[in-house]
Amino acid sequence: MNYWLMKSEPDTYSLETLKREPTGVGSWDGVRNYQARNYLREQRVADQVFFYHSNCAQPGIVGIARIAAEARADPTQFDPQHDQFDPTAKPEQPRWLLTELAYVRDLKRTITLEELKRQPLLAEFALVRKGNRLSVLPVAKAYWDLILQLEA
DNA sequence: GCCAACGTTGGC
DNA sequence: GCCAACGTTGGC
Repeated sequence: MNYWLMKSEPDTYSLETLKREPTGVGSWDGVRNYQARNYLREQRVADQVFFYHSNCAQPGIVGIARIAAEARADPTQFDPQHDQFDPTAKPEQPRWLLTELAYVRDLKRTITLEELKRQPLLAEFALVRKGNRLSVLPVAKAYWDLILQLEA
């Protein structure tokens, strides 16, 4: 079992959106960064995910999801109408992937980025390192447990 | 809206 | 292969 943190702008796709998906799962599409894509490729069904809201009034971890389906081609790369259309991607050799997420639960409260930055034990966690921009990143089990302890 | 940090592109 | 220019992310 592996642990991840995935960022989304709540105006675009929030935890609430995932919670309300009629199918019970949401496609994590639109990733157009190679390192983030490579992490998607490593995700396995039942892996746990911190759902992080970015680019909003209170950036932070708002809930937990789990991986419901492993990586497959992201269809938005082939759709000229889509913002994330990639004219260089070929259906016979897809460049971009998506995974499916299932809602697990809301945290009792948002664990803000500001709070995470204040934790000395999280100083090496990629999320709080300067200049981190990855939208999908692995979370060491020790960090996962520590962050969950902040919730109570 | 600003801008630092970082990734990508493309000329050479 | 270098690196300047440009685009994007995302906190503030």
